[in-house]
Amino acid sequence: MPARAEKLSRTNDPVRTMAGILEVATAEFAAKGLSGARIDEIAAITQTSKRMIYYYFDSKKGLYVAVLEEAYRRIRQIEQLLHLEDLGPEAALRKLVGFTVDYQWNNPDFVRLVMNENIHRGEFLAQSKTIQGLNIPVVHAVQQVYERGVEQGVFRPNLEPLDLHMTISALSFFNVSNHHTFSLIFKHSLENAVNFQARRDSIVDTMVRYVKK
Amino acid sequence: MPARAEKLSRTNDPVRTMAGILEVATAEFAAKGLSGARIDEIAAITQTSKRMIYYYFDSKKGLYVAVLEEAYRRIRQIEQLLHLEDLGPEAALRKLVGFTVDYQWNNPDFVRLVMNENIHRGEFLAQSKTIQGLNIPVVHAVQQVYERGVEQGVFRPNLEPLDLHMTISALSFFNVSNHHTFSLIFKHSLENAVNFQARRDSIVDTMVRYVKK
DNA sequence: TCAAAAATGAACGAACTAGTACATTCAGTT
DNA sequence: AACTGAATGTACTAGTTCGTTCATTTTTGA
Repeated sequence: MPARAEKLSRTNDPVRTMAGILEVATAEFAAKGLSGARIDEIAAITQTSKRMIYYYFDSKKGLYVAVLEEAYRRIRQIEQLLHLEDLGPEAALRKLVGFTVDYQWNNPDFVRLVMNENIHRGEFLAQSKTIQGLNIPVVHAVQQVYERGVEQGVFRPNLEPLDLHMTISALSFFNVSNHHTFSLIFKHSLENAVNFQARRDSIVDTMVRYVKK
Repeated sequence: MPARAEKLSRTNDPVRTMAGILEVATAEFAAKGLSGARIDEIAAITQTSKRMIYYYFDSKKGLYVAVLEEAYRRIRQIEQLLHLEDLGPEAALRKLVGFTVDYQWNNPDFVRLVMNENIHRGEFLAQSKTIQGLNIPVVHAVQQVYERGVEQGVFRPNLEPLDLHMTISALSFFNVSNHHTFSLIFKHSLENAVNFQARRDSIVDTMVRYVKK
């Protein structure tokens, strides 16, 4: 079992190093929150050292903000993939809602980061100018679908797109955010595929029934 | 203004001491989470000392569990106040939902504790046998109202009470849990009374429209 | 009335943790 | 090939934080 002499050369690769740190840090902050996360632990899991974390991100909080920004960037980016224009209003709404439910369920790290940020009263999100611009598109998508539905006479008028978005978010978010307490108390877990599908259908129906005439 | 010699006698009052600790600890854990909270800080705010915290609650986690149990006990207790029997099904549902929205909004500490517990994957709630029994009544209330509505032909059949409860919880919870990030991103705060009322109405309508025939 | 049990106070210690000082190596330029 | 700034490794420090030790006071009950 010959030990390869791997340490002979160090290859500088800042981009990779930063990305690696961010990836590990995302998992750590999502798992334990800002105060629960340990810089030393992140450093240990990463290929690189604690020194590098401070070199690139200045402080624990700096790293946390970077993680938050990256997470928002990623989620908003993927939302672009939806093409709702070629569907009728109701079908588009169903697709939009279903997608949101699925997406949040499949990205618990993002949800957990947002939870954590709210525990900190949004003080770090407030620091990041970057994030705040990213979120208009989501409501825009809802608005497009809704207005089209109103024009075609299938949705009732005078609803607020932002209010619709809030309901969709709330229902999708809760599945993840309260998953543990809820399943413990009610012995009903969404990890069971049948339960998840039923819940998903219920959420979609809830939205459709709310906007339909 | 004569200073009363209050410290002459120390009056042992374990009940009061424990209650005082719990109250301060609740605020601290709700504000900063389990790992963010500081035992020394709690001790400083309390009339008593850190020694007492360990005397009565053994450990930081022990205190945290006690706080969690007390919070659940309190919230379930107050929910009993609702008398829905003397209302028609739709009115009863409206009252139930509206009450839940209001209650969670007015008890952000409870919501934040639950958030925190979910960040810890419910591991402490899992330890507490006490809490798990407390929560059946809530779903029961929903079930009563719903079944009455079905019998009277105003609600559609074949819905799951637990599913209804989940929707009500999700919509009420989100107002508090995501308040900070949401208001920052969308510049729309529920602390504005008009906005809150609109949101409340929207949630109530959402539920009613979902169950009505 | 007195001893045992319960409740309390002050100070300390051991482990942990964010952040730093300093030395070293790499990659590109001249 | 020498130089320079960017990138990285090692070892350390200053401060924090949970939990404990030991001594003291109050209450209770026989």
